[in-house]
Amino acid sequence: MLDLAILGLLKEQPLHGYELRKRLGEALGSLWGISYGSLYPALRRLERDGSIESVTPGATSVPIPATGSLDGDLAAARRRPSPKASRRTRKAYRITERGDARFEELLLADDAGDDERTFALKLVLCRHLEPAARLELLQRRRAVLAEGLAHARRSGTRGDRYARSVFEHRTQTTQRDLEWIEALIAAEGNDDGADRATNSPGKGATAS
Amino acid sequence: MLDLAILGLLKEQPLHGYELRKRLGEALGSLWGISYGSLYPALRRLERDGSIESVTPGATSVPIPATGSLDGDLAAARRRPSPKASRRTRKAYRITERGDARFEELLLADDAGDDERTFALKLVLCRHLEPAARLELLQRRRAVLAEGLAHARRSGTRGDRYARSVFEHRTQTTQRDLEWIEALIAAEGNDDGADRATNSPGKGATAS
DNA sequence: GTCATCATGTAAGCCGTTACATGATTGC
DNA sequence: GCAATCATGTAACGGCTTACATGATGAC
Repeated sequence: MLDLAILGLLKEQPLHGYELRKRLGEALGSLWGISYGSLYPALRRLERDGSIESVTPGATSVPIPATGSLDGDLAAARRRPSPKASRRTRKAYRITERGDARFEELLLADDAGDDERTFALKLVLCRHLEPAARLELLQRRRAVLAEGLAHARRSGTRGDRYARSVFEHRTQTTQRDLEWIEALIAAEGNDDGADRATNSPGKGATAS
Repeated sequence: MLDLAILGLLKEQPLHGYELRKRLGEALGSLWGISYGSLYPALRRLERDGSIESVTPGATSVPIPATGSLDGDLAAARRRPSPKASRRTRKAYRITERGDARFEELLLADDAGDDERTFALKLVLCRHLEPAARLELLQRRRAVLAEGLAHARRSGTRGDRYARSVFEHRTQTTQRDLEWIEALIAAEGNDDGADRATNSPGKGATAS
């Protein structure tokens, strides 16, 4: 999950650890707060296996944002007149081709084991996928949710008042998640899938 | 979290590990599947610190359910005419007074760090709390959700179509969670716990 | 006797955390 | 010079998982 998030952000532009963490926090909000203790080791691991490479400052054509977003849409106004670009010790990373492959692999792998957070992250990053792959991601999620809902309906509401309330609320939430995904799927099938004339996606719905 | 779940189940009746796991799976459904690899060490740890104690089979007044629920509501009909009660190697555990204290402590501790799963578990088990403590649990959860919602509204919807969709869906879900909690609080019998002397003509303050 | 199920456990590892240590840069 | 922030890292640990090892019991 960490790897996926890192690669996803680096797909847009090279960043160094500190900045990476800030963006992660912004992108995922309350859903996820990563800590340096896992971020930096993860970066070194990714570099070691060739998914990312460090770009040495000064040698880059693309400027690496120095503390705060380079666009300056709000950060610049908030803090300083000019960032003055140069901190000696920073180490920025750029994604490699191998990293691209790894990213896609992670994005499409084992949907069944995904919790809510992981799926949210995938969805945030799924713009990098081709339409067909994106559709598959959504459909597999739909299958998981539908199965969960079916299972919930199968097993009756046991327990006391509170247990039942939790159970019902969970069921309703899953129901809404499902509707949400289905709306996304519907929005997906406009004009650039492969064959959508009569619906029927080739694979996926309830295979397993 | 595991400790809390174990103690919560043992509060109802003594159980052995295998059975405990099954019930955990039933109670939390898709929300949580515990594995033996964490369950058994947890049991020994809890025994070591005196929160639970093992009851040797044959010496108990309360019968320990042997494979499947003793009530037999569905399990008995599903499998066998009579369970025949006795498996030599089973080790059942009973909660102690110290365990009761630990249970309550866990149930009321640090709400801020709670994820959805943890809170769901707490709510399922909160019938064991006194009304006042239960109310406090709910109110603290309400505060957490309200804060999350406020934070979400403060930060604008950034990102592409998918990121925005995730963000909006999250926000709506949080909103509904909040409404749910507020309904539960209302059902608890009073509204804020502070001053309600001026209204509420007919109903009693305590309703559990 | 052998198979499915019940039952208990251990070992290794994953994925993240907190707490700590270190140092550069900039504003005052 | 000094504090705040930026920036990178390490060490120890937490809580859970998977995979593996072991064995009892009852049905057939």
